[in-house]
Amino acid sequence: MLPKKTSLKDIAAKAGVSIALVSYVLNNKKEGRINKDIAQKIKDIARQLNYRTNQIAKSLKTNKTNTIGLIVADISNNFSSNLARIIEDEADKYGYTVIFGSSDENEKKFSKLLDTLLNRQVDGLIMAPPIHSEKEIKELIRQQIPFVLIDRFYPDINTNYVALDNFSAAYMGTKHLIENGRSRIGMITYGTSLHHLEERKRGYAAALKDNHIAYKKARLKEVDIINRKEDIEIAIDSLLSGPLAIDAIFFGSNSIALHGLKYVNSLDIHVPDDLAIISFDETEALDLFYAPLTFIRQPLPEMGETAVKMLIENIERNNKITQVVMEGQLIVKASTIENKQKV
Amino acid sequence: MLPKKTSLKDIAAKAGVSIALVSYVLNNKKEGRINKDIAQKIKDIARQLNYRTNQIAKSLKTNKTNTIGLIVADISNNFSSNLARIIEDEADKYGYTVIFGSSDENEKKFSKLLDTLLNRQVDGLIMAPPIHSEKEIKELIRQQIPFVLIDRFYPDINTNYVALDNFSAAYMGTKHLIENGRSRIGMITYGTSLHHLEERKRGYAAALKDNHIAYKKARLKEVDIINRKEDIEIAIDSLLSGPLAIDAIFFGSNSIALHGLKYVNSLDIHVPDDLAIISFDETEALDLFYAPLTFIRQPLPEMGETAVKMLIENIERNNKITQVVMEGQLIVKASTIENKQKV
DNA sequence: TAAATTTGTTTAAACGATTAAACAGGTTCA
DNA sequence: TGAACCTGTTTAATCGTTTAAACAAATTTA
Repeated sequence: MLPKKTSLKDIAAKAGVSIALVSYVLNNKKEGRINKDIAQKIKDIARQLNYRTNQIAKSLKTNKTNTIGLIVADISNNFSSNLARIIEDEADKYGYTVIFGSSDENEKKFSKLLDTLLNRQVDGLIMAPPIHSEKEIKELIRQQIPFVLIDRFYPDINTNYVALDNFSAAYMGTKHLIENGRSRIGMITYGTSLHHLEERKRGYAAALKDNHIAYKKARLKEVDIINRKEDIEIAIDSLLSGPLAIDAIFFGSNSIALHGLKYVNSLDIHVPDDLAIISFDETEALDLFYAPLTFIRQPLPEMGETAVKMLIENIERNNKITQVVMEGQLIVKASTIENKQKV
Repeated sequence: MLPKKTSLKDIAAKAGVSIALVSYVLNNKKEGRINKDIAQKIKDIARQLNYRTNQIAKSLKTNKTNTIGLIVADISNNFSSNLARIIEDEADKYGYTVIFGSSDENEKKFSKLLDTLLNRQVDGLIMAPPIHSEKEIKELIRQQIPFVLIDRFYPDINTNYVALDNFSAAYMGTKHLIENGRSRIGMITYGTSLHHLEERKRGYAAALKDNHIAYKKARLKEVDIINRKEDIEIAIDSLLSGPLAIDAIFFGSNSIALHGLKYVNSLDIHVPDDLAIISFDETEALDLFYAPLTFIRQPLPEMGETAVKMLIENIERNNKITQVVMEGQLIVKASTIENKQKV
């Protein structure tokens, strides 16, 4: 059995004062009014007994847990864990702790996770929700639970969010390929109706159109997130074969880029001569590829910090809705520029 | 202002029964004894009012939060986030939620984090503690707070832990290099007295000795974790120059490998012909290097699962101390085998 | 038919904190 | 000198649960 933890009661008993007084002293309330000797005595005893605030009791009384719930797609993914780290640090600045969970892009898991976090009375949530979770989101709104969506959002629901301008980012990336002499451009992305991925497709298509390149459906490959490894390989094979064979490819996310590059590595293809490659999201490791990857950088630190600030503003002050769209940054490296030296 | 959440009291009032009865019904206690109609009515009302258990209140009463505190070095690091994901999933199986924090290998941060988690009354902890945290660990023991160290441990303190057999792993890696014709083998690791890293150095030195290769101090480079990028580059330059120039290198962790490889990439060196490379820890992305990396795989899933199981066993049943050391696995790829085809 | 048991429900204390309000004793003011 | 004010502290309610114990009414037992 665990030894009982010391409570205000124990300190009060030992000091011969009331519980209330102990609470006032340890919280520095009623500053001027408390007898200095007694205050010191209480503090000494608290230290001596190794007193530690019971946040659970405090939370129950104050109806505030100083906890933020974070739901990402998969904490082991580079994108999510980088974001988690930023959110952790920023939350800490305001005295909040983070509880997290991974949804695996699965609406059921997401819903269950949300339930757990709400039962734990988190003060608010930062989430990258999967598809088909509109109902849950609307329910949060109805219950006036503070939350901020990050990375993605539902265009039909009026919520807080911090997201990338995915249309522009994809447009910019595609344009970059075109400007560097590519015209047979393929794209591989996940086959989901997630709005932010739809936007990337839209940006890709728009850039082609604006540059008078016909959009060919066969060049836009959608892979299943579960079977991604195989699907990506099949997609690449298909894109590289036949009369419509591509000369450039746009990977729709860091995980797609990772599997895609591995496969390209195994083929007898040279990047960027035979094939230019550009990707979404930063992963330092993508620099290890012999032709370091050109990619669209998402401003993760700003996104994470903004999300936390917005959420805490909502929790502590008002419930104003804010929607922030940030611009991606095109980082040009060797994978899209012929003859460019390794960076 | 947030709308008040529904409590047992609200349900009781609406159903015209006592709070206790509502609690019994919703927790399926006193199964046989409760009037079925009333039970159904209570459940209906609970659903209708969107009732959700207040875990905070429950925890206060039961003195159990069903929460595990997780302290890693840096959640944004691949190693940590992979572990976090495994721990998350395993904990969930037992009905536990995870609160996490990153220590940045900093004892002060670690201590503060520990404080926060304990204030929140976590039922137990899984931690990869930084150096100089013996005092904190001993204090946890004194207070009989269940915890399991992971990845590292203090040889002088008798605690639960799950760790790699770092000596054997480093020995095995070094031996592999030697067996493949290398004799001038360098190592780059962090300059800390963390026991698990000491073990790696020891394994490296032992393998050299057992194979009659003189251990040269100049070939073991220790870099500062803060300045690692620059330090690693300097170390590599130094290892590759002069009469003692190496023909193989052992990177002591995934982050060192990442920076190291990037730098090697920028030099006019061919791997494995000019230099064989082996590393600790798996990162899928290390496969993107033109000579996919030979590495020591840590059995992360087993480590994470074991740690969770041990911890929960401690929390729910006894306080037996268990120490688990797992063997690493040598995964041979192209970076150490001359003429080996890309994998 | 009185005692014992069962059934279904309520009462009430407790978990560990916070905090408004009350209070006793001393000072100050007019 | 009595009202008003300070000072330092305590009282007591409350947050939302859980759960042992009490209880009233119905049923069974002997």
